[in-house]
Formats: sequence, C-alpha cells, structure tokens
Amino acid sequence: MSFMNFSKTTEYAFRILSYMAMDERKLYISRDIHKDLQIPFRYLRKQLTSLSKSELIHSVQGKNGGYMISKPLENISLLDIMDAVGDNSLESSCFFGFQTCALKEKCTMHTKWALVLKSIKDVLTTTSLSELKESGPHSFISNNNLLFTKN
Amino acid sequence: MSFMNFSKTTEYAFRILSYMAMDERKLYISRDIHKDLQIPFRYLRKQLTSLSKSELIHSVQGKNGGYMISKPLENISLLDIMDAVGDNSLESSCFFGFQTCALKEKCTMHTKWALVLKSIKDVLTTTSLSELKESGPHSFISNNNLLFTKN
DNA sequence: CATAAATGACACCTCGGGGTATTATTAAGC
DNA sequence: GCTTAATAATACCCCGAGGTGTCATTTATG
Repeated sequence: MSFMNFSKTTEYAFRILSYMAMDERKLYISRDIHKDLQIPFRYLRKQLTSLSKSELIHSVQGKNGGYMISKPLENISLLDIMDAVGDNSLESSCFFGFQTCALKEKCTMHTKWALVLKSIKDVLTTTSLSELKESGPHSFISNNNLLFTKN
Repeated sequence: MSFMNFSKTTEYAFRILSYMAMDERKLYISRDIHKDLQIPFRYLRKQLTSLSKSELIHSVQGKNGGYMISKPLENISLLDIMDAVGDNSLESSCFFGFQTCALKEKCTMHTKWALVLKSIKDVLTTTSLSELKESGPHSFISNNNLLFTKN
C-alpha cells in the first residue's frame, strides 16, 4: 500500500538525467550509469533508448557509443523529464478521483488540492539540471566511489 | 504511466468516509454506498470490512446492519484515513528513491522535497471530516440524486 | 574484414493492486 | 425457528508497471 510518490520509471529518469548532468559533454555508457545508479541493467537500457527518442538526450551507436544530454542544462527542468517519460500525473483532477466532478467550485478539497498540485508543479518546473549539477546527489559520485548503499 | 496521485484504495476510503460524514449517526449499508460512490461493489465490501477494523468506523452485523462512523467528525483527518488503509506514502524519503541517501543535507532536492511533502501533509492533517461535511462533494448527494456522472 | 563494444528491437516473465465469486456468519422479525 | 437481509472470510482472477533474455544492428579499430 503506497503511492503519492513517483513511479520507478520517473525516479529512474530523474536519477539518470541528473547523473548525466555531471558532465554535459560526456558520452555516458549504460554500464557505468548502471554501476552508479542502482537501476536494473536491462531496464536501464530500455529506458535509455526510450529517453533517446525525447529531446533530452541522444544516443551514439557502435563502439565507443553512449548517451549524451542534448540541451543546455538550464533548459531541462524536472517537469520536462516527467514529460519525457510520459508521466502526467500532476494534471490537476478531482481529489476524490471522480472523473467528472460536478462540484468544481463548491467542494473544499477542489481548491485546496489544486493549490497543492500547483506548488508541486512549481518546484518541479523551477528546478533545472543546472541546479542539480551544483548540489544534486550525483555531483558527489566519482565513478568507483559509490555514495549510496545498495538496496 | 502516472502516479503522484493517491491509490484507488486511498481514494475510495476518502470517498467512503466523507460520504458517511453526511450523517454521523446513520448506519449506512454497502448497497447504498455503492450506488452513490461508483466503487465496485465487491471491492467496496472488502474495503468496508477492512475499515471496520480501524478506529474510524464500525460495523453492525445481521439484518438492518451496516456501517457507522465511530468518532467525532472533527477527530478524523484525511491523514487518519490514509493511516487506516495503510497508506504511508507521505513518509519523507529521498527524492530520487535511494533507500539510503548519504546526502541528506547537501542535495538540493532533499530539503526542497521535504518542504513539499510537509505542505501536503499539513493539508491532509488539518482537513477533517467535519469540514468535508460542510463543503465536501458528498454533502450534496441525496440518495437517488447522483451528482457525479458514471465513468 | 573480423572482432569487439556499444545501442536497438522485441518477446517474455513476475508480482501486487485492484477486482470478482462463493460460502459462512450474524441477527431481526414474522 | 425459518427466512431474510445484512456483513465476514476466503480464495481466486486480471492487468500493467517493472524487470529479464535473446538476438540484431551499428561503428571503431587492428
């Protein structure tokens, strides 16, 4: 029983992108990303090729290939990353989960919850990879020096 | 692809409790709750018996039985309801989903996200059923007059 | 041009949240 | 005390997010 947190896929995307933000000109290979980010290798691979179809990163095939960020870091927000993985869970909707709620104005929770969602969205919109590069979790990782314990 | 919203189970619990808040002295039967709340009947039954094991509502068995709220409305917050269904997804944790993050202070998102979670938690803690009784979605439902369209 | 080292494509598996079916139990009321 | 109308218990099913396995493709380099 849980939720009200991000999906694994979204989490992984956050990890990957903020990791690659460490050096925006570097070609990262999946093996290394996997090593540092604790994402199941095959699933990571799947997600990387999927992300490569977005505007955020691109891939280089063949030997010495890899993945690189495609845009200036300050132009990639956390919300952009959610978009890239198709996570649109911040669309404001009825707090009680009714598909068509007839009480948009009258129900207390409607306005209360819209405000909450807006504040979340604000944080995710205003936080860009350039900020995470400075003080994100991955700014401290050196390739063979893992700061996060497994599991 | 979604999430960052409540689980169905939590949503249903919100619906059920705010519905029963309409009349805190009434014994509600599952059939009627089902009619008005668009929750699959069997699943609703399951959830009602499960909720009956919490402090929030109790059941009366046998003919003319049903379910009734157990505590004063002002003593039941939305967070209490989440607790009752075992939804603890608001425990603050690492934004990137790392089980053990070594960077509690240093990572930008750590503090940012803790604040977001706190503001959500505040809303859910300060909103009680008494408030929803006044202006919640169910305050407008009369038994045969459904304000919410199906599906 | 053969090999190695990288990504791409695609099919499959697993597990748990959400949902269903069936039978048992409780208690009112004629 | 039989019937009826309610809840309780239990076992099962389904589907999609998350995860795995295998083979194909691309490209650098000796």
